[in-house]
This record gives sequence, C-alpha cells and structure tokens, in this order.
Amino acid sequence: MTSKKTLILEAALELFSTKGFSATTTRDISNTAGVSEGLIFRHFINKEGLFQALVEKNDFLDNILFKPILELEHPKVFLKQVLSIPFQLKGEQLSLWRMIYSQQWFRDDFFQKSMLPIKEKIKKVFKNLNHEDSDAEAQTFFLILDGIISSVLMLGAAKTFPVFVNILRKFNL
Amino acid sequence: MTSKKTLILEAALELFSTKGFSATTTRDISNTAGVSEGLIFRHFINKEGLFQALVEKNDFLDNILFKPILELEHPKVFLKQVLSIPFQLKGEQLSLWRMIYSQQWFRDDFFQKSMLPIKEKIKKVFKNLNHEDSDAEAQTFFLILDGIISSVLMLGAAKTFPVFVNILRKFNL
Amino acid sequence: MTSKKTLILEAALELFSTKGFSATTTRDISNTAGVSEGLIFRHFINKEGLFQALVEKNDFLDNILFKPILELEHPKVFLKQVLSIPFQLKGEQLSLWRMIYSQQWFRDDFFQKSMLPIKEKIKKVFKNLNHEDSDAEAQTFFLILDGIISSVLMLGAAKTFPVFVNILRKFNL
Amino acid sequence: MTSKKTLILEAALELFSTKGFSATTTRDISNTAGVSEGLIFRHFINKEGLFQALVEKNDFLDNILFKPILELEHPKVFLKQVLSIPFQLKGEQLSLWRMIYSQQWFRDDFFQKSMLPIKEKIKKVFKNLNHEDSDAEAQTFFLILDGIISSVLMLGAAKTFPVFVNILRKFNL
DNA sequence: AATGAATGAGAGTTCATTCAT
DNA sequence: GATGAATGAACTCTCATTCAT
Repeated sequence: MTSKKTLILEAALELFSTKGFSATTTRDISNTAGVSEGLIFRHFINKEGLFQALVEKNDFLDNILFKPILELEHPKVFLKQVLSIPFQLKGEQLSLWRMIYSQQWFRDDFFQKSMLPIKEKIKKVFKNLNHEDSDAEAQTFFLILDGIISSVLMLGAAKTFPVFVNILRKFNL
Repeated sequence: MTSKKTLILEAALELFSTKGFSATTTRDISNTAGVSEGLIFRHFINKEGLFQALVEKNDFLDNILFKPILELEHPKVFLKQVLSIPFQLKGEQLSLWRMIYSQQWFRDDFFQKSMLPIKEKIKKVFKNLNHEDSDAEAQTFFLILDGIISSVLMLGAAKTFPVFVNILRKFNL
Repeated sequence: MTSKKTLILEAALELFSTKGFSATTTRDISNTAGVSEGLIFRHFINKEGLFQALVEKNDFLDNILFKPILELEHPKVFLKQVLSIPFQLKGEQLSLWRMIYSQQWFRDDFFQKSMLPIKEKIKKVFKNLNHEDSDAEAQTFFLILDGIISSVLMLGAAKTFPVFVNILRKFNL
Repeated sequence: MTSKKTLILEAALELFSTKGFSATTTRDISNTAGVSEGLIFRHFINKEGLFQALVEKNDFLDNILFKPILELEHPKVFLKQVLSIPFQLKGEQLSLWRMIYSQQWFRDDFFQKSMLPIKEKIKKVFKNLNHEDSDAEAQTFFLILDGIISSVLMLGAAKTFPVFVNILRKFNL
C-alpha cells in the first residue's frame, strides 16, 4: 500500500510541475492525493516544506543520474552524454526538473546548483581539448545546454534524434 | 509629466517581470506606482487587463523589432540577425519578454505566437540553403534560438560577443 | 433642450425603479444620462440626495393626484376613486411609486406618509357610512388597498376592469 | 450545541430579512453569528449560496405548511385556510418569507413559484363554486391574497381577527 | 497517524465621492 | 456648469495554516 505521505508527494509533484507552485493550493493537493488537508502540514510543516521535500528527492535522483556521467574519462564521450541528458528525461525526474525550473524566477537557483559539478567538468574538458578559444566554446556549450533543457522543460520542445546528432556534429562530438 | 496610467504600466512591468504575475499584488503595483489601488481597475478593468495591456505593448514593440529583420533578403544575413536578437534585448523590451516568458507555463503561448513569422522564414531559408538535412538543421536552429532566448531571459545568461560569434560559426553564418 | 440635471433625474428614476436603489451605481446613472459622474454630485450632493429629489418630485405629483380625490364629497364616490388609483397609475408616477415602494424595507416609510391624508379620510368616511363594524371595514379597506398597490407595483399584477368592479361590489360601491 | 453552520444560517436570515440581501455584508453575518468570515464561504461557497440555502429551507417549510391545506376537500374550507395563511405567519417562516419577498424586485420570483400549487387549486375551486364570473372572482381573490401577504410582510400590517373575518364574509366563506 | 472544521490575514475588486481643470 | 481622473474605505472571496477530536 502506498503511504499517505507518498500520495501527498506524488500529488504535489504532479500539480507543482504543471500548474506551478503558487497556483497550486494545498486543497488541490489534498484532493488530488485523496487525503485530508491537515495531513500535509503534519508531514511537511508547511507548503514550502513540501516543496523542499521534493527538491531533496530531486537532489537524490540527480546524483544517481549524474554520477556515472561525471566518472566518464573520455572527454568527447562525456560531452556527448551531457548533451543527451535533456533528450532522455522522463517520468518523475522530468516532472521534478519542470517543477524546479518553473520556480527559477522566484527562488534560489536550485537547478543551476545541482548542475554545478557537470559545468565544472565541462570547463575542464574544453580546456583539455585545446580549442582555439576554449573559454568561448565552453560558454557556448553551456548556453546551448541550458537552452535545450529550458526548451524541453518549458515548451516540450521536439526531442528528435536528428536534432541531437546535428548538435553533436556542431561540437565535433 | 508622466500620466498615472503610464506609472501603473511601468510599475506593473517592473514587478511582473521580476516577481511574476501571480506573486505581484495589485497593492504592490499601486504602491510602486505611487497611485491609489482603485486607479488600476479604473484604467485596466482588472489585474488581467493590466497584463494584457502590457502584452499589447509588447506586440507593438515586437513588430518594430521584427519588421526590418523579416525584410532582409540575404539568407545568411537574415539568420545572423535573428540569432543576434536575444543578445541585443534591453530596457522595456527585455522586461516585457521576461514577463511574457515567465508566464508561458500557465498561459497561451503569446511568446511563441509572436515569433511565428520569424520561424516560418527560418524554415524557408534553410530549405533554400540546400543543406544535407535542412529540416534537422532548421529544427536545431530553432532549439538553439529558443534556448538562448530562454537562458538570456530566465538566467540572465552571459551575452558575450565571443559566444555569439561562435554560434554563428557553427551555422556557417 | 433637456437640462443635464433633468437627464440625471430621469436616468436615476429609470434605474432606481427597476434595479433598486442600492443595486444602481452612480456610474450607471451617469452613463444612462449621458453626463459625467461628477455632475451628479454637483447637483445633488450625494446619491441619497438624488433619491430625495425624486421623493420630493413624487410628493408634488401625489399632491396633484390626491387633491381632487380628497375634495370629493360623496363617500362612495370617494372610496371608488381611491380604489381606482392603483389601476390607473402610469408613466413617471408609476416609476416613482415603484422606486419608493421597493425601498420601504430599508427606509422611512415615505409611501405610507403620503397616503396618510387619504387614509384619514377613509376612516372618517366609513364611520359615516354606519357599518356594523366600521373600524374593521376601514382596516379591511386599507389592507386591500395596500395590497392592490403592492401587487400592482411589485408584481405588475393584472389590472383588469372586471377585477376592479368586483372589488367595488364587495364594498358596496 | 448549535453548529456554526446553523449559527451562520440564523444570522443570515435575521439580517437578510431585515436589512435586505445586498445591504447585508458577509462581515455583518460573521459578526452576528460569532464565527470567522471565511467559514461562510467554506460552508456555502459564496454569499449567493448562503441565500440559496435559506431558499431551500423555505421550500421545505412551505411544503409542510401547504400540504395539509392542499388536501382539504371542502372548497370554502380550503379558501378560508388559504386566506388565513398570511395572518398566521410567524418565527422562522415569517423571516424567510420576508427575505424572499424583499428580493422579488431583483430575482427570479421564488415566492410566486412556491405559491403556484395553491393558486392552481384556487382557480379550480372558484370554477366549481359556480360564481357569475368565476374568473374575475378568482383573480380578485389572488389580488387580495397577494396584497395581504405583501402588506403583512413589508409593512407588518395589522393582522387582526376582525379584518380576517371581514374578508371571509366578502367572499362568502 | 489522520481528519476536517475553523481561522484570519490579505487578495482582487467596487463604488460613492472629491477635486483639479 | 461640466468633466473625468483619482481616491480610499469597504466589499466578497481565497488560502495557508491551526487545532480539537
């Protein structure tokens, strides 16, 4: 049996990621979860606490997602894998990213924070690849990566294979 | 002397584009504008009407911004100019784009709508450039364009010249 | 040319008598009258003052309406004429009565006040007619008179001749 | 112990029937009931819903009041009982009738609707009584009945026994 | 753990009224 | 006399949060 705490988390994620945090009422959540409104506050103190619980869940999943990529030795393989991330998002992790991304205007930039180790390694990798202007190339890579993620999350941008391949080629990957 | 209607529009744009639409209260706006709260409703019917007035202002400015670009004959010059748009946004137009962009989760996609003529022309241009896979190339261009815009608006991404040049090179522009 | 003051009075009467006093806004009135909202207050101090001006107009018209009836010598002719009043109301006077009547719940009883001389005379007349119980007969006459007026004003009750004649017969008139 | 929902209904009835619907504020009601203002909306959705709840209560009470009268076989007994209704109103039902009656200007005619079965039967009864002009007699009866109700509700008209008897006599009841 | 009635601060909105022109 | 922009108090309604059970 799914615990009521879990039902609340699932409902909140569903709603936060589609309607946004402030447009979602605690009553929405309790109705969707099929529990009483008060229970939300017993388990999570307040609405913000519920959001934080989901952020922590995301941190956990990000860790699992990023760890094998960060361990890749080969530079081009690493960059390829990084670029593939937004093309492969799905299920709970996609929702969590959507939820967090939609809050970037109004909150601490959780999202950028979790991407930090990836970004650090990208910078190092481009230095090692001996580009003419490795800094510009790294920044361009960031911009395009952020952009793709953003398009995918906000607009549900087409995530077709030809586009992915095309981008790889532009970075000689 | 600035009319109070204008003061309201300015205050609303300032607040909507930084805090978001629903997190901005009408009292916030009237305080910032230095007018009575009631005046907002006399001029704009309701909070939504105030938002719409700003959207219309954006339509107007977009038209001015896009018109000369759409009239460019040379394909590569056109694409170059299109890519330069997010790098050159500033002032009122930047705020308007931020305001509208931040609402894309929750509303009709005003932003994509205004970009439509640009996107149509991009598609045509890539066909004429006789790429191996012009469709994939056009879609990639879209994705990167959307992405850059999104990064610039949401994250205030670095808009450095080297990055711009670098992207141009990747599309042979 | 109709003066703007008159236009305001006409619009107010129209609206007060159909929508009621408190459901009618001063903006309603100024729009209907085709004048500025501020002008209402220049001419009538406030919304209440506008109502009072119409009440005074009604007093004036009531006087004209009631005077010939109060001067009737013959008892039965008098009572007949009194009963005919609600069946003959029309135009401005009908509207004024509707306006005042609809406010009876919430205000001083202007309406009953203006009917007072009529009612005094009714009482006297019934005494002179030497009924078994002239008091009860007079009160019954009042009740039915009030009732007919109320029905006519509130419900727009059928004001047919046969009904009128029928009531007359019940009072031997 | 009286539930807070009941306290709200009681306060609303008290205020709606004396001050009128739109002149009564939800704060009035919550203060009178001794509850928080928000509770009104939790139980009744909005002010209108609270009004409707009272209308439904009235429907229920009307049913109880009218049923035995509608079942009377003897025509004159029936008409006598009908005419006695406005003379016997009291307590909650009197308030409900006042509340609904005072809204007749501005709303669907709830009141007339609930009286419909009574009126239908009156029409039939007068036909069977073989009056010279049964139609006029029925209409007169209606007019006087409506009038008495209206006078009693709006003006708190004297509801003395002699008057009642007097009216009965005029209809040979 | 779980409910749901209850709270109250604050949201958007209305409207009679004022006032500079 | 006439306008209409401007005010601000008061309205209906929302919602995160509390609390008795």
